[in-house]
Order: sequence, then C-alpha cells, then structure tokens
Amino acid sequence: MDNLPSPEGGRPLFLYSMTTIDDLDARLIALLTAEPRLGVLECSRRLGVARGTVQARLDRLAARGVITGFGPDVSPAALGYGVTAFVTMEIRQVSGHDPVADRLARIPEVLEVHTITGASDLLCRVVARTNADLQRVIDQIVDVQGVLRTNSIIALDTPVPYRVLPLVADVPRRESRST
Amino acid sequence: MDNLPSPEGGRPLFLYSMTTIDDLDARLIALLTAEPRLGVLECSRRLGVARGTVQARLDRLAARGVITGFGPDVSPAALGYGVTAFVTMEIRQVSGHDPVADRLARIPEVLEVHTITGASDLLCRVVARTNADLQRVIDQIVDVQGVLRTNSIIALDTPVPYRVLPLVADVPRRESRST
DNA sequence: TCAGGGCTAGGCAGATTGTCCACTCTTTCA
DNA sequence: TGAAAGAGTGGACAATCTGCCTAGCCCTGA
Repeated sequence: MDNLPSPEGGRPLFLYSMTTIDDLDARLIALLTAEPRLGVLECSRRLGVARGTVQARLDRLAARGVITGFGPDVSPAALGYGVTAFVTMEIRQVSGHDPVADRLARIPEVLEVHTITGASDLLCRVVARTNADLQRVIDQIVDVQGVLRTNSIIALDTPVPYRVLPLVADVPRRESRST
Repeated sequence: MDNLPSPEGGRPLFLYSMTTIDDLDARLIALLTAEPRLGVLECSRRLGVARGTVQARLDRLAARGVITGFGPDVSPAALGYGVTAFVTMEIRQVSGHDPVADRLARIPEVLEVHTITGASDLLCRVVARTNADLQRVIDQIVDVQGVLRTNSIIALDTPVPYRVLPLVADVPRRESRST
C-alpha cells in the first residue's frame, strides 16, 4: 500500500509520469464514486466501452496507485464519535518525529497524523464522543512521551466533506486514444 | 447521502442510539477494510456465519449510516498532487460561513472545509502539484469573496494516514447475541 | 405465553466474473 | 517504410455470486 508504487519490475514512476489520466479514466472514477456498487460489466455499459477495457483500466489505475482501494467508508459520527478536532503539537525534536507518531497511532481516536511546517511539529485529526470525551483523548495525547505542548481546534461543522472527485475531473488529461 | 439518516419511516436516530456496534459488525468492517473486494458470500465464510446474516448486517450498517459507501479511494499524490497543506482563514463574518464555503467548494484542489473554533474561522485541506502550484491554489482561496486572511501549513509527511479501523475495533460494543 | 427480531440453512434463476481468444487500429521506433 | 507494441473490441466459456425466498430455531420483552 505504498503511495507511489512502481509497476512490477519497472523503474520507479516519476511524478510527472503519474499525472497521466485519461478522460475515460476520469469518467470511470466518477462513475464508481457515484455508484460504488457497480460491477465491471455495468460500468462498461454506462461508459459505452467493452468490458475488457474497463477491467484493464481498473487494473492499471490500481497498479499505478491512483485507486488505492475500495474500502468501506465508515462514519465516525455514526459510531457515536460526533466531535472532530485538529490537534497541533510541539514535540521533543531530539529523537525525530517518528517515535511520537508511532505512539499516537496507538490511540484509536487519532485518525490521521501529519508532520507539518510552522510553529508546531505535528498536526493530527482526532474524534471523540463528546467535548468531555475529547478532553480524555487529548489527555492521552499529552501523555505520549515526547509531546511537549498541544493546541486543539474543534471542527464545528464540515461544509465540504472530504472529496476528490472535482480534482479527478480537473486533472490535466492525457489525450484519449479513441473518439 | 445524509450523514445521519433515519430508518425509513422511523423516528430520527439519536446520538446515543448510534453507538451500537456488534462484535460481528466490527469484524465485518475490519474484514472489508482489509479486503474490500470480497463478496458477501466470501465474507460469510470468513466470519463463520450465514450469508444472509452478512447481507443483513451490511444492509443495517448502511441504513444506520455507519457505512456510507464503498467508493474508490483515489490518491491525489498518484494524480500528481503530491503537496498537501492545511489552510486556516479568517473570513468576513457578516454573511456567515456558508457563502464562503460554497465558493471554496468550487476549487477542485480544496478537498475538505471545516468551520472551526479558535482564532481562525475555517480550516481547509488543499492539495497542489508543487509548492509553486500551492501558491496558485492559495491565491484562488484568497480571491474568494469574504476571505480576509489565510495561513498555510504544509504537511511534510503523513506518518499516520487517515484510518478508522482502530476506532471501529474500539467502539463500545453491544453484546453479541450468539456465542 | 405470544410476537418480533435475528440467525441458520437451503434452494432457485439470472447475472457477473475471470479468463481466454482473434482481430483491428494507432503509435512508436529502428 | 515496415515491424512491434499497446489498446480496444466482440465474443465465448465455466465457475461463481447475487438477489430473493422459505422455514425453522432461539431469545427477549411485553
């Protein structure tokens, strides 16, 4: 599940070589995003191409790492974790970022960790059941060895939930062969 | 695709009623996360339950909004958008947050927008092809009517990519009936 | 004690999948 | 200029899975 896989046995892909997305690729991704349960056959019908083509495209998109999976999208809110917060933190730099990140990763409520530029060193996204519960989670974070100071920002609302579709539709395209 | 759908015709679900996740539910989600392409039949084999049970569980999880979909996970990095940044911004409060969010949503590189507590009003996650390209995206954000000031933080690395699995495994469980 | 919900086990027809193949067209490159 | 490689098409195959249904069993709550 590397981010930038190279084709089996081939030389590594360079950044500029990954931007190649076909118009058909984009339509396929858009279609699957809209109706994820569609099978290959149904996709081929909707897109007006042969089934083998869709199959090949999907294989290639997966091989290139453009599509990393089809995992079920789980809503933390539906599980009772209705509070989302972003926590930035300063850490003891001596040992680098990783040991801290490893320990943060052991906290289930920590959904995501980034090392960042700026005054802080790490940014992580956490969820909690309530604001009081958020305190508990933050306490766990503060308890992590190497964490010096934290700063929490609560997400009150999410007017634009995570999405990639507009980006896919906007990617500079490779020329489609047919048409 | 609402976040908190209520069962057809029923009264709306309340927060405390959504926390009910079975051990079997958790195992099912974990299984599907690990191997999303599995069919219902294969899942039932792996979990050691009847096919109809898996089918019913999936239906219920989807109906409750726990599983919101099975969309393809697209990697912006693989599309050439290797730079991720978090942009906080202050906005003109008079007209509320929404108009600004709407305009931000029109920028494909804006993947996510939250209204937040603290000194800033909005936090959004953006991607760009390069640091120079990030400047272009930020310019677009600044150009949005109502945006007064922005502050950008670049994500250098992501030691813990977005994940929900540990949370699912950790959710306070309803007692499983069988076993 | 009854009703309802959930699980198991089985059956059925229809649809889909993975995997072949042969053929065509276009681009690339020696 | 000609050959090779890459991509798409259309078709075919067996194996499998899906959606849907039935019936019985068990447990819980009213």
